[in-house]
Amino acid sequence: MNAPSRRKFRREGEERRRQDLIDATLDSVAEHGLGGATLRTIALRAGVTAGLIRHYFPGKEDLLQEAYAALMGRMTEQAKAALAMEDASPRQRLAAFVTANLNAPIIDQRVFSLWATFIGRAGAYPTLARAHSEGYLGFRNEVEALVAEVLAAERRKPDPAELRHHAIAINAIIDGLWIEGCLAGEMFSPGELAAIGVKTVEAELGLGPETGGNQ
Amino acid sequence: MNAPSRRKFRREGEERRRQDLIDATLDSVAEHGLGGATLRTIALRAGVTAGLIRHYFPGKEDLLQEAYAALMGRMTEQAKAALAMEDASPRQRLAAFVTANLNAPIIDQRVFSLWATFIGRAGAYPTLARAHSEGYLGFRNEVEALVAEVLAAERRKPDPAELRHHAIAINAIIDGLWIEGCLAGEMFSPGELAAIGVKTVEAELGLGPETGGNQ
DNA sequence: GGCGTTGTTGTGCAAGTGTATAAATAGCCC
DNA sequence: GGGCTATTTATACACTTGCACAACAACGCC
Repeated sequence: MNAPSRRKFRREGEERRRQDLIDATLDSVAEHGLGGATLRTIALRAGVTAGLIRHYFPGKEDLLQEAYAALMGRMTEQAKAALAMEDASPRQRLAAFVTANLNAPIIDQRVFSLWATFIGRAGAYPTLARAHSEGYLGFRNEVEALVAEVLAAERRKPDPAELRHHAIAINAIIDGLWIEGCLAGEMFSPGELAAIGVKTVEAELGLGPETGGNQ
Repeated sequence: MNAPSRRKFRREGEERRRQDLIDATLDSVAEHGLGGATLRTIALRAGVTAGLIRHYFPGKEDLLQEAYAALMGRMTEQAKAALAMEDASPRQRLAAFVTANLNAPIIDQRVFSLWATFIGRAGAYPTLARAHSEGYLGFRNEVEALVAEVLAAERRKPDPAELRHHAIAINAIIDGLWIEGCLAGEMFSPGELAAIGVKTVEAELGLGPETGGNQ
């Protein structure tokens, strides 16, 4: 008989399906690149058939767009989570922030691949460039605020330009070390990048070696 | 009549054709991404027909591989060219090196797009990851040598681990600022990134403000 | 000048692409 | 339990892709 049996399926909630499809998209892009992430590949990974995608997204372009937005959202969310620590000296919080950004899960080859793949198209898609700028500025402002606290605690009164330069530099230090950690993590011993990051950032701010402190 | 006239063509030297095809490939990748760079697009840009590519490269994969190698070659060549300055103090040479790496033509959106697009696939193609590591290490070794000279001139005797950390940090500073300059150059005033870079690098090395000097 | 070599063109093809749409069925309401 | 509806499958289609190959013509050699 071989009745042309159709595949069984379950109806999922809309939000759940969209998330699954976006996750499958990011997985596919990370694995096969932007060009290699086909609707069929994505659908397969999400456990549905390709046609379904059209039911949730007007076209492939839109799916990729939303996937990128989701990626950026998670990245900034994680980065900001590293700022949480409440009761600690500004200097300790800064060190903790740098350290968090230079260890798993932020140091992660898959996320880096995704970031590079998407940002590589920023030249052609101003949308991506703008998304980057916004994320970057958000991150930098957080850094700047933290730097202001640190310097205030040291009784120093930096002018705005100085503050801005510090934030730009610290951001660059974190970004540069992040890239190396993601691309060639095995080249560094565990914690080495974070240690270098903290030391470099403190040097940039002109903080002397940690005094036994104010406890 | 309309004789099915064939297109006129010229026979080019092998090396010339290969270079043209590689350049056309890089242009196509920069413009359309890895997936959008089709053999026909590349051939069009190179001023030949698609079939010819097969005469010079076994397959598309090989062409892309060679194009990436060419890109890396040019990047490291440019970066090292910034080290040329012969008669100058080590500290001045370091500053010149940093400055050169944070201005055109090294700060360039097209080159950045290419770099990001290719490196985004490093997770899947170990060849790319290895090429990056080699380029990175080469660059870092240059930095390390320069740092050694600078510190020697300051009569400081750093141990190897210290030297290594300085090189990693300085490399990260340059990379991080390079990315921002390429992605959002209009966010910074001309020369600002270079100025920040030099200042941050000198802080990292613990160099005091420039003394009137030894002249 | 003719001729052979081979760089170059043009066409063909199977596989895979995104999109459109019809058919089916899972799950909710009564 | 029996329909209703909208999620999901499945198929079709026009198009593009990388690659193969046969025909052609530019150029060096005699």
